[in-house]
Amino acid sequence: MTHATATKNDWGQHARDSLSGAGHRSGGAREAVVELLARQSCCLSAQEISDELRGAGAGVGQASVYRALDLLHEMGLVQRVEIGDGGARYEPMLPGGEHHHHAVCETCGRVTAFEDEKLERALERLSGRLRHSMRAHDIVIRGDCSRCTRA
Amino acid sequence: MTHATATKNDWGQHARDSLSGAGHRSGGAREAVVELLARQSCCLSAQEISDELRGAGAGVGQASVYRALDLLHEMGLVQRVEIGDGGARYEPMLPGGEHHHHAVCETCGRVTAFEDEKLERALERLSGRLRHSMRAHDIVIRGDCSRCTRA
DNA sequence: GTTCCTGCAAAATTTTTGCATCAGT
DNA sequence: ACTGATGCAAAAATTTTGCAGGAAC
Repeated sequence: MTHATATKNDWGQHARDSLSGAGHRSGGAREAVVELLARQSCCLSAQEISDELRGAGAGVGQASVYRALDLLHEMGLVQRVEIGDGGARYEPMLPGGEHHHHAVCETCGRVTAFEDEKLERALERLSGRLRHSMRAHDIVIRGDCSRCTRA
Repeated sequence: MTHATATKNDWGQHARDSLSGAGHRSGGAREAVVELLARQSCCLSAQEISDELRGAGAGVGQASVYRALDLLHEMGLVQRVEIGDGGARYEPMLPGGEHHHHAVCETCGRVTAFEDEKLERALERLSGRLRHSMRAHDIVIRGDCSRCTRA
């Protein structure tokens, strides 16, 4: 079992624990959304989640997907990411605080995840001098991916 | 005349020059959008722009606002900012490259602009090692503003 | 048994498109 | 005059809400 897999499994369990701990019942739709998110490494749109669940035979309504994502977001279990295509995307927020950011290709639309230690440190330092708490932060870089730059 | 004002005026002129240089005609709606943006220091939503122009007596259609913003964005004259409320916001992109980022209060919704030299430097260094060009970047911080933290 | 969860459908938002008309070059 | 720009209205896409039935506790 790789480290990444362990972390992802942790998230699914962490999410379920948080939900039941907060007094939420375990229903089929939300369970399916958590399970799907737990298997992802990067962000998914509500539409993608809905389509995926529908394709898998689970009769999950769109409204339930949005309601599940709203609740997970309120509880700090998922991060909402807006990459500029007019729709929101969601990804698991790992309990350990480790996270990545996103580079969006303006030509092909592909989203690439990246991490940068120096960026995180700059943000932490910034957070000290800013008169604003920092519960979460998003960084989105826009440009062309390596494939489209070459073309 | 302050430095900031000079920069803002520069933007309006820069935008008009770029537009006419690219062969675009000068119509009333786009002109009004450019003029309004040139007077702003931070981001405005399409709705806010439309309402403002309508209030000022200019008979500017919503579609024209969206078309003007699309064009300005394509030409790199405005930056599209998504702060998580489901709608896009737009702000002038200054020719000098100077820019700020946004902190959004999760309690009252207010948007505060901030700048950070170290953050910019970390991004520039990152841009070198990333296999992705960086035409623009957004950073959004979410938390509570000083007013809401105190409350 | 009570209360929350869910799916469906309708509504509300935000953005895009079609088209006839007007205006800039 | 030619062609792009604009306003209006309709359409499309995305997200939220109302409600009745079902499931978890």
